[in-house]
Amino acid sequence: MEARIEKIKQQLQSQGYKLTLQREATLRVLLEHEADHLSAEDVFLLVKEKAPEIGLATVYRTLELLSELHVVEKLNFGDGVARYDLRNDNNQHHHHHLICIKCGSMDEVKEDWLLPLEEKLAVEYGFTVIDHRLDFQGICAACNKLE
Amino acid sequence: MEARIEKIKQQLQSQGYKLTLQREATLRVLLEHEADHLSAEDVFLLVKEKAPEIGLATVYRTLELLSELHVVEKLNFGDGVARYDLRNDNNQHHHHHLICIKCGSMDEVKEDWLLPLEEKLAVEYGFTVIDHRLDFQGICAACNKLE
DNA sequence: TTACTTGCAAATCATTTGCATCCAA
DNA sequence: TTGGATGCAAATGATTTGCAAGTAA
Repeated sequence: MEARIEKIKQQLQSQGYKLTLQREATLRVLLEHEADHLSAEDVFLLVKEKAPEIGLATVYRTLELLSELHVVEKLNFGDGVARYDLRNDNNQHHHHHLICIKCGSMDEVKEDWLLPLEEKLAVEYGFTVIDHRLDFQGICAACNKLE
Repeated sequence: MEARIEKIKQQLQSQGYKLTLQREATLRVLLEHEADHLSAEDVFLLVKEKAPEIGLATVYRTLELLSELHVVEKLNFGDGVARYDLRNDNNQHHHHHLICIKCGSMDEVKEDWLLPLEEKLAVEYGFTVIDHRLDFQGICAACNKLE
């Protein structure tokens, strides 16, 4: 945890940004909730527990900044709020989402199944893939059992 | 065109909805711009040319309704506006998006590359896929040439 | 006739911004 | 010391909603 924060601190400083108390508190919340897909509001409420003075605007600004630095990934599941996922150490994101339309649960496939497709795009379409996003909507294993 | 409208009319009526002038004008705009990814505002302006009395709220309500009926697909490319795509006749959508981060163009791959993955999900995860979404961000062929 | 629809304006809700003040490096 | 950062409140922009009046079936 400390190592990851240190690393991000250096990433910030190399671009002329500062690691403020608020930014560090926000990062810690993100690290502690790595499995979730928190909205800015969610992050705000959690950070408030440690740093009550923080403002919502700061959280938005921090998340936007971390997003530009590819520390977090900004996601949109179509429910009207942006959600933020911490990326792994390489700042890569190679997982896909399984969104259950019955219970609303969201699971992840932590593998990258798209490399062959990205290859195909390069060859057949001349398109260089930098990032991708793959979500599946359907019925999760638990809900399937309930039927 | 008429046939598709007739079909959608029946789909509406079978659920107790009416095909009003406004809804028909909206459908015609969507049909005429099938290749685009129009926002509600875009649709509103285009419909206004044929039916000047229409209100923006009606366009939103119509698009929402058509989305529930799976006539259109509501998309979100992360630019703060929802966009709407007409689905094909089976109400299936089997295409993927190529979004260029240089020029902002959006291309489509009109094939479904995910069937093998959906099979894998069913077997390995017990997850029944109903719908999916796949977008690639990267550099398009045209921008690649300019380099 | 009678639900379902509409247009309008007002309301919501997420996100952004201006600005005076603050603080990490 | 000083340019980037913050908190607050106000502004913005997309989308939704209440309501009286309109209309397709």
